Amino acid sequence: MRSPFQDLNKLQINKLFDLLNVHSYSFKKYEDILQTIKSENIVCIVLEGEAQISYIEYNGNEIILENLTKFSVFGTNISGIDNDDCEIISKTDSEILVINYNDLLNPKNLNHVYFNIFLYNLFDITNNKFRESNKRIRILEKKQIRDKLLEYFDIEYSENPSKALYLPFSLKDLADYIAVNRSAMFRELKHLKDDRLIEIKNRKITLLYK
Amino acid sequence: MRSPFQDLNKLQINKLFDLLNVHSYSFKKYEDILQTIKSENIVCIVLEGEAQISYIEYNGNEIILENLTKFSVFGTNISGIDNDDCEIISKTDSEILVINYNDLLNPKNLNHVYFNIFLYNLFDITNNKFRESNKRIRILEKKQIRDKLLEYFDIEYSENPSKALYLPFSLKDLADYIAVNRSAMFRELKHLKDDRLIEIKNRKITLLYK
DNA sequence: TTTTACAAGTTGCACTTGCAACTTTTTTAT
DNA sequence: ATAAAAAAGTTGCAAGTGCAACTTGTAAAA
Repeated sequence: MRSPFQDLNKLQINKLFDLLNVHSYSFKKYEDILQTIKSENIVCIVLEGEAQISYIEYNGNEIILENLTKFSVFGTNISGIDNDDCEIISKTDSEILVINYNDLLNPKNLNHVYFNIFLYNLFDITNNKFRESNKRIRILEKKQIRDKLLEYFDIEYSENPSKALYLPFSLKDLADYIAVNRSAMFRELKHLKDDRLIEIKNRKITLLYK
Repeated sequence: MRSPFQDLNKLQINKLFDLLNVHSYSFKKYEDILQTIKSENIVCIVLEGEAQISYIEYNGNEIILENLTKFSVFGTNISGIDNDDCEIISKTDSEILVINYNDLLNPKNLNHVYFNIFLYNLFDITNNKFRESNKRIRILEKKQIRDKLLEYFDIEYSENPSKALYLPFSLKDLADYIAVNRSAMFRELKHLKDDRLIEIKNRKITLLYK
């Protein structure tokens, strides 16, 4: 993933911050970021440290929406923090930059090279995030766990055409990603195994039908 | 939704087309657009006419992904046409502009005002589309139809806080949007009605619990 | 090493959902 | 105005899924 400041030098970055009337906030480990920065329509960038966007379902379940690291971009338009009951917790000491979306979309900015470079970086970043969203929707649209799994495998395969698929996360997290119950998913993985469509060993899934 | 050409005059638009090495294609009613324009990584704009992005599930179900009208923006990064089995059908005679994404992300473009304005428009358009995607994900993540419906109502309510909610589409389309079986959804709407949480009359849903 | 925590694997059961096959109502086209 | 098509409304049933409550395995902390 591109950095929002790619191809910008320190001087340009400072000019950019002036132009966009940005605010920077410091947070301690475990501090709630959103509480401080919450505002109508914002774009944020992690300048230092790490954080996590999550929310608590009415039943007490915690859903992790996104892990943020240095130069991660998030915000009301750019990620799922339009949800009222979501929170952003600083995982380490951190520094977060906040830009007002309407300040960003001020036509006067276009007179400045450094702004145009910045916008261009943001454009690529959001496009990539958007593509990830659409990928997930294609999975979530499927009505049955089996179809969700097969769709997930297909998408991974189309990005890396190998029979061997290494999960980038735990099975528990896969269940969250495809939004189904963990044991129900596991049962379905077993059925796929029984039908000789896949083999599964730790985080390596072999697609026998490819 | 913003037009990708907002704040650009005809001369600037022509210069932009030269700069980005765009190609424009004409289609007759019912013609398959994707077949012609398909390429690795593209951004497309409807210049004239209407079209529809859809795909056929393995079971024969047709899923409509998006309806395109004049100045709609779509593409591999910008919408769900990374799916191999999807098709784009021209609903009227139409004209489609195709831009190579890598041509778009050529740093040399940044020297031209008209390009920067264009990028700025695209940025806003994709952000809005991205936000819509995330909205839908929040619904699809819910495991039960009842919860999906309540999430849908909540989101609509947060955008327009009125007890009266007017569906922008048919119940059938709502079922597709929240990705559940139509009759099962209807059954659940009836349960919500029985529980006196909602009233429903044609496309008007009254949220009694708000 | 031992303890503790968390992920993986397993199962029964109740409930939810998808699906097929209808009827009825509404909308669109001739 | 009539016919045709599409959407809305209804129901029974089989299959799928969520959930709770476990056991087993594995990795991290004391």
